[in-house]
Amino acid sequence: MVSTLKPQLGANPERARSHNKQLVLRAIRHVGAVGRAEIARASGLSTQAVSNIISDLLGEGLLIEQGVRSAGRGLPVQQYAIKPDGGYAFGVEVRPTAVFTALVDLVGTPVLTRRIPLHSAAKSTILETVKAQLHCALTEAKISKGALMGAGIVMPGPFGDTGLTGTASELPGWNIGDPAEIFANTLHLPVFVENDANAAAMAERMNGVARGLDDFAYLYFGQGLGLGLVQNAQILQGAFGNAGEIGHIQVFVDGHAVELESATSRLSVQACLAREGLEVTNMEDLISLYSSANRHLLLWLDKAAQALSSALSIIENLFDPQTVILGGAMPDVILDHIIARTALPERSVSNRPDRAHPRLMRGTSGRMTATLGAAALVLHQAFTPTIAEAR
Amino acid sequence: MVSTLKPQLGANPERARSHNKQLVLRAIRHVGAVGRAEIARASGLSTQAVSNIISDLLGEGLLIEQGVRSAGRGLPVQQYAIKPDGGYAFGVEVRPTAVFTALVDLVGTPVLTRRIPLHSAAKSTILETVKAQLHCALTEAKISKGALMGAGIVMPGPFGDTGLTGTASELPGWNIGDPAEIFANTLHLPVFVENDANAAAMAERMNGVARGLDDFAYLYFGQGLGLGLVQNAQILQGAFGNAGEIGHIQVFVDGHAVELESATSRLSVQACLAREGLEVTNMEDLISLYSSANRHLLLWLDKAAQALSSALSIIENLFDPQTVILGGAMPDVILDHIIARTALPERSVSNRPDRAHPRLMRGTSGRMTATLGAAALVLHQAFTPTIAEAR
DNA sequence: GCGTTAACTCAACTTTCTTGAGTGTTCAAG
DNA sequence: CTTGAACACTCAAGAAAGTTGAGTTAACGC
Repeated sequence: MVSTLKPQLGANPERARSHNKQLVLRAIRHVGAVGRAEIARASGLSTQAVSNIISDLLGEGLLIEQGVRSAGRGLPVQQYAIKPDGGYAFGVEVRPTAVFTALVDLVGTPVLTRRIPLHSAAKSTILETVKAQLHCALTEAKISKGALMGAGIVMPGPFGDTGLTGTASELPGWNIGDPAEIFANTLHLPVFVENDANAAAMAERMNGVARGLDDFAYLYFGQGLGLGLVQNAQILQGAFGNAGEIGHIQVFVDGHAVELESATSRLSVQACLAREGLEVTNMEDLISLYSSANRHLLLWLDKAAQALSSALSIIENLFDPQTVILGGAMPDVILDHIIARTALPERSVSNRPDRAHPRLMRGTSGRMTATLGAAALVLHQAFTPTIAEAR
Repeated sequence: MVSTLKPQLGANPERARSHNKQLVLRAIRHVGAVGRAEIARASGLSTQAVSNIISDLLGEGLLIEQGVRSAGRGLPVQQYAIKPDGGYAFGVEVRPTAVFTALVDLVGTPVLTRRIPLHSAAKSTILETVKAQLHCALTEAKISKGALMGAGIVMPGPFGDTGLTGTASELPGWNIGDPAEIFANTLHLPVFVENDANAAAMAERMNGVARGLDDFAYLYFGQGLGLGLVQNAQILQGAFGNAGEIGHIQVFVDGHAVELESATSRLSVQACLAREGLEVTNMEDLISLYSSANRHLLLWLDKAAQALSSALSIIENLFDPQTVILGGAMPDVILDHIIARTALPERSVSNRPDRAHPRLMRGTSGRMTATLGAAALVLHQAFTPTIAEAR
């Protein structure tokens, strides 16, 4: 029996150190400013070990001293915080008609964002554009390539040849080869590839309403509707990287079964309004229709909320998340309206009296959500201990 | 801001060793018999380190030498394998009317199984019964308590106070306090608590059709219908331990929306046949009805397959598993029939041409599946590297 | 036969963590 | 106001575990 062993990392002093460094960074990021003793208690390491690690991190420019706090008796705590310019992450969102890029610093603050129209969706064009934009961004922000920790790429899923291939949002030519590897070879950087929903979820976890949450679901309004799943502080990818393809499951609207995406997505609202002779091309159009209480839009919103209620029941019962977040390329007012109208299923494991978070929340909205999420993938990696990471 | 830091383990030499030991055990279990060099390559450790660890494990009685294999040139490999009597795991399944127990060895072979009727479903009765049965099993199998690695407990979910509370299968009195802690204090052993579906999934992974799979879903026919989810070699538990409550989601049968569990479960088939005046109390009744091609049973099977097809679409698109396994307390013939009749959704990320496993497979069936799964929880723990385990 | 290949061992070395003693600061009780 | 307990942190010695590189043994193939 020649069964291949899945490579998994054993622990040696070097990797242990790297693991502990990320653990310390993560702890500091989590609370903003902490002392060494507290980190030691939380990590199960000795204060001495934490002290040594912090002195390392200070040397690497990833931390700054953040004043002393006198907490009751004893010597006041020397606190530390993440140094914002200690590192940068590049985020890229690839769409058929344009490439969006963002450069964010170590705490997740965007330094620069760009939208570059594509004259062709060819693979080579995309690779060249991304590469050019990366150098452009570094030059403009006066950041050395050494300070760049990696690039996150958002691409429309599903990846590989599946039963959903043929969907509108797809890019040609990416079915063969591993996109992460292709980008890594082009950019000479660590690269992380995810779909828009997963990336948006990470963005929300880094600097949004999901901050500090380790188990949540994120419904992302893009072209269609995607589901980003964070379980145990990690993105749930599935065996082939296509988990969260929620758009094509059947839900109920007015007693009929429809594909979720056909009731709840940007394409859906555009199509619905187009049938009424209303052309909607951007978010502003939607906002103005909404503020004028357009009947057709309100009708669509009701159906979307119904569909969402079905989806919510499925998500809650299958994942038992801390909360479900709604976000993406839709105006705030629209998302808020949908959330207010979505019936929270009673027969759900999430219908518990001792909840700490609402069952449905609005996340960051707007066109850049996924792009910032792409950058967040890199930051997440930097703050996640690596030993025993199976992939 | 007083934000509590989530305890997560830092790496020190001791924990690193324990991590590496489990890594080595896992590798050996995975392929059955391996040499040191191969493990070293797979784990990223030096052969020397692996050698030292193996000599430790031999001393602890967890491994045995397993002959030499000459693999081409070079010195023949000294192979090692898990020593079956190197340790034991106790599995318990608690139901309202009876407690099932199993004692399995380190490779998962059952040494002894029992069914103990309960005269009361009171918490104290259950605890006492389990404790007595544990000692009973150890005595009978002539195994010292020191060789016992832990106990796995299967209890009907959902845990805690949820919107599904009030379901038939529940046990009274367990909503307060952590069941795992309660059992651990009673049995003085490491304890792992899961629902039936998750446990059954682990059983299948240890010694069944899911052997070697790291991402799969397991649909478990119990009283109702449960979903066990294994993602990245770990059970997906959800934020509150209630992930996989698939029984209450809405699916389509003959164009109508019904709760999945009402179309596909033991209670469902019993109720359906009872309406026709047929009383079914055990699996043998079902088998004989099936072999006589009972019209009502066949009708029910068709509806069950329809419902399952909807569920399959949801599971595949949300989790993107390697395969979906059907198993539990139903006869093989029934499961096989359902599998044969279940339409595999076309619009699914799992509908890919390059599949290595069927989309729907039959797992171990029979009443003991979940009980053996309970024991498998302990074994899984023993073979899973621990550093950075977040829970 | 003899050189090549490969698994494994031995002994010295390196990294990292831990331990325990010691220092400095703050608060509270006498 | 003094004294002692509490607490964060540092220093130096020691321990645990992995790595490295040289050496040994055995099988294969020309």
